[in-house]
Amino acid sequence: MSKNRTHPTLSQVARKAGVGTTTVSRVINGGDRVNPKTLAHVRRVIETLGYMPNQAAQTLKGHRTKTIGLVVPRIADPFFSSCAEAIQAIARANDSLLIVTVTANDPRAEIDNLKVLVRHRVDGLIIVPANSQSPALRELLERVAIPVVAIDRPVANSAIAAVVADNLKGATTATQHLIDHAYKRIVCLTGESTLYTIRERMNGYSKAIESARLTPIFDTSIKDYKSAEYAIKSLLDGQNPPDALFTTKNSTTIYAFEALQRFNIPVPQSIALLGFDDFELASTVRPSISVIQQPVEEIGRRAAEILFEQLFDERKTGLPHSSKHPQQIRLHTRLIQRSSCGCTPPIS
Amino acid sequence: MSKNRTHPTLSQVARKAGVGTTTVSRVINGGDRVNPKTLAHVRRVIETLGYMPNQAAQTLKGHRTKTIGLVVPRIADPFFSSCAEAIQAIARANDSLLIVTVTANDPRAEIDNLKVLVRHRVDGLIIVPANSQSPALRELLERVAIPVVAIDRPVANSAIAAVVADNLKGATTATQHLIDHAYKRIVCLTGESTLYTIRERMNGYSKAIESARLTPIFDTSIKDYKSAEYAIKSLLDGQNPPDALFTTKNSTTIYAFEALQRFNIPVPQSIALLGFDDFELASTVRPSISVIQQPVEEIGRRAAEILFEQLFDERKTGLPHSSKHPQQIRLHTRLIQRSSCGCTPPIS
DNA sequence: CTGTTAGCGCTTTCAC
DNA sequence: GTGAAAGCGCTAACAG
Repeated sequence: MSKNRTHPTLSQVARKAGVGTTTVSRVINGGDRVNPKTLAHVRRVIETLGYMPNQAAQTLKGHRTKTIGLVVPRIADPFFSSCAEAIQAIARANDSLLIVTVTANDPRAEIDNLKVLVRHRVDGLIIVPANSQSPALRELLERVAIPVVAIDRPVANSAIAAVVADNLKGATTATQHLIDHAYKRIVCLTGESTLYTIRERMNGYSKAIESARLTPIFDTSIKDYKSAEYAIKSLLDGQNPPDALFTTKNSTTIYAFEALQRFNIPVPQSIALLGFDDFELASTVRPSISVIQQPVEEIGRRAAEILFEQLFDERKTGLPHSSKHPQQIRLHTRLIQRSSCGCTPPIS
Repeated sequence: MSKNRTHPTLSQVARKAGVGTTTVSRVINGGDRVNPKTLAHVRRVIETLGYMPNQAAQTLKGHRTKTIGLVVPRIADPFFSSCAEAIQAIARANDSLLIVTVTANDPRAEIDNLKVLVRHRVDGLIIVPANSQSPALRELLERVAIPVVAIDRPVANSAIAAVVADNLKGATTATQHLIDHAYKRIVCLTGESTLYTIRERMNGYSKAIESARLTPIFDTSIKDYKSAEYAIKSLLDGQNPPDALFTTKNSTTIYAFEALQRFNIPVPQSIALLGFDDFELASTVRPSISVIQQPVEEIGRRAAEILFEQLFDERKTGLPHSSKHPQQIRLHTRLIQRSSCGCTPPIS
């Protein structure tokens, strides 16, 4: 069995190569100021020993772990996993590893995770705040000597950079689009109305509705298929049933679609549907579903880029980084016109 | 600005508390064998200083980083992100962090990532081998003193534990189900036929087809929607068009479904469809799509459990862990009968 | 119960 | 070009 119980160390390499530890250190750090012959020799020894520098030891001296932490509500959510993938790519390009932790939107879990990440001395943090308002979060983040950037939701009352989608404008566009289709009774369907993103989207809806002098109608009871079915049935059975639905998130859109399908309500003929956030089969179902698309990867990418910029500045100046970015970056959303809003005649 | 440039250290705590470093060390490690009064006092100092132990330093002594590495082809793939989430949960329960890296199925990237993870001295590794056969991978893994478990695909010719779905049996079940429906010309549609999982599924298909004395028909050209459309058109236009399609992976299933929909071919009346691997809207589209479902979370969970068991054994015995698990765990798949195979009369 | 001390594996002056 | 030696922040004997 060639499985060693312990990793070879730098000084073992030095001994076996018959050189000092300094030399080996130089070799593994690029090999400058080392005699080419020595260099080659040491490299050979490193190779045969299978030596790999211990990051912990390097960290203890150099003060960088080459890791960044990502704190998200869930990994198995297309939005966050896409962000994560984009972030991971930037991290690797910056010679760093990505540590992922999940909060399930629980502020306690969030604080816990952050503390662990701080103990690990991650160089930076990208976080989807479980609760944008939490003072505990803000406090911890500001106290700790680690650059942070928030994504999807900002951290209220803080100087923490944030990269988010322009939820308000996206929702306004969506609603306006429905209005342009001449729908008059447009209902906003949603759940989790305490989340920053959802609130923004609700505001965007209100804004468009009001400036068109229509009546805003909210149903914030959607938490699963059952509740969607119930809500839609109630709406439809009521007097003045809606002629269009604006759903503020992925799952709500899908539940609504399923309920409509279940009731055999022709979409968009009897009622139109437009959702916030795109999803994989939105164009495959019939009718295909019109949505507001967020630049998911870009959110992740931009956040990571900003983070590494901060890290870089800091390393250069030794100072906490003078923010040259606007504190909050709002990325544009896009209206994807498919059939459910009435744009394209439903196929098949 | 309360943002300190540097984290407080244990000895700073000791000094400020007027005690020795040992005492502080004991306090942060549970506080055994320390006077309750001292304990409380030190804790207070820790609190006011916002002290958090430096993991790197602890690692350098204790020899554990409390991190595990996950190496996957992609994060933004429902299968892997679900695995990742399950793994992350187990990791956190074991006081460990999850580092995620992605290979895009590129063996070079895989080796690179592994090397970085080894430098970081992750305690253990969970990996989806880019190439099950790669000797370089096997070598590196066996040489390094780190417990590993493979998921989704095994590492050929090695003692490395693997947790996979029973692809062969799943595909056999799927195909047999189609056969039971009395379909006679069942085509197996696929792409990436070099991947372990795909090959197994193809084998499972062959097995069922052959034992029913039917003719196996493969089309391994599916790489995107276009190729699926082309393949299906060719098949349909040929003499003896198929009456059922078995697709070996998610994306293929979807492409096939879309092509069929595009051509207005009634499913399952004209041709049945059964896919390997479930996906989010499989029950929402019309007809709903029958699939073989893999126990995704369980794959991740089991792998993580096995890994931590190994780690635990190792820590206790100091030995490389005597495998008490079968080298390869094949988890059962499940046939989900929906409409596309002909089981349920298509709704609406 | 508590402090002293010697490293863990590496980087980094500072001489040679 | 190269090496000796002093730590980085922490733990773990070993004394008291």
